[in-house]
Amino acid sequence: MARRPFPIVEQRAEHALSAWSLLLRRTMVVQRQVARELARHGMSLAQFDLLATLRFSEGVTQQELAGKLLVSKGNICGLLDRMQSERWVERRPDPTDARTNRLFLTVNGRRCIDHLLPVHDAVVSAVFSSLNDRELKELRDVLEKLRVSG
Amino acid sequence: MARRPFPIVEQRAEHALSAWSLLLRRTMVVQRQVARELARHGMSLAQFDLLATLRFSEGVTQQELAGKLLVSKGNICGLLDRMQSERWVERRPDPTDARTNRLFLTVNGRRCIDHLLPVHDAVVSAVFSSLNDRELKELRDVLEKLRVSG
DNA sequence: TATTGTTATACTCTATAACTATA
DNA sequence: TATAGTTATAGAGTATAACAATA
Repeated sequence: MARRPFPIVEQRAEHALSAWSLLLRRTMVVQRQVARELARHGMSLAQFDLLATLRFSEGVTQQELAGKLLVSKGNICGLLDRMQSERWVERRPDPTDARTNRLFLTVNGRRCIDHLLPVHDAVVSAVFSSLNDRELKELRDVLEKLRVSG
Repeated sequence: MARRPFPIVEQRAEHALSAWSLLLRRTMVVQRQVARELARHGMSLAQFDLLATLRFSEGVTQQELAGKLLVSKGNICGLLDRMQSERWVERRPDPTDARTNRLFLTVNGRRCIDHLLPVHDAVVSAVFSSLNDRELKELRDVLEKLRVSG
C-alpha cells in the first residue's frame, strides 16, 4: 500500500499525515463544543468570532476585519447586516475617507460579548484541562513553530 | 482586564486560550490550503473526506459514515446524492435489512480518490516540513493526550 | 485608475426536525 | 417502539462578478 518508493520519506510523510489528522479531528471536536455552547446563547461561531475580534480592535474597517477573520468582504458585509439588525455592531463612516466604514460595538454588543467570552473560555479551559502545564507549553511552542503561510 | 480573581488560574486559562487560538488558526489555514488545492481538481473538502474515508471502509452504512465524518445523517444524505450523480459512489441495499444502505466507491470514484490522496498528502507534508522529526512526534503525542469528548 | 463597500448569483455545507419505510 | 434513510427548512460560508461612490 506504500505510495512512495523511499521508506524514510514514506515514514516521515505518514507521521505528518497522522499529526494532521489528529490536529484536524481535535480542532473540529472542540469547535463543535464551542458552537453548541454558543448556540445555547443564541449566537453562531461566525458572529462570536466577529464580536470577539471587534472587542479588541474597534474602529477597524470591513476589509481589515475580513482579513482578520479570513473571510471575504462580501461575507463580512452580510454578517454585519445581520448583526447590525440585532443591534450588536454599528458602522460609522470614516471622517477622512467616505468610502470606508469604521466598525464599533454597541453598548448591547459589548455587554453581549463580555458575557459570552467567559462562556467560551470555560469550554476551552475544560478541554485543555487534560494537559498539564508542561504539555500545554509544549503544544503552544510546537504550534508556534508550525509555520503555515496562508 | 483580568476576568478571574486567582492569578494562577488566570494564567493557566490564558495559556489554554492561546493554545486554542493557535490550534484553531493553524488548522484553518491548512484546511484552506488543502481546500484550494482540491478545488483545482473540482472537489470540495467534504467530498474528499467522504471519498477518503470510504476508500478504506467500503460497505459502511450511511449512519456509520456520518459518525466517522462527525456530521449529521441528513448531511450525508445530501452529500451522497451529489456524489452519486457524479458517479463516484453508489448505495447498495443491505440484503438483510431493507432499511439500510451499504456504500461503495465506483471504479471512477476509486480512481479519483487514488489520484487525489497524493495531492492532499503533498500539501500536508509541505506544511509540516517546518517541524523536525522530534517536534512532529511531540505534536502527535500532545494531541493524543488532549482528550476531547465530542 | 484603484479602492471600499454593496449587491447579486449560485453553490456547498451544516444542523434540526419531521417524515417514510422497515425492523 | 426503535432505527435507517429521506426531505424540508434555515442559516452560514465560499467564490465570483458587476456596481456605485469616492480617492
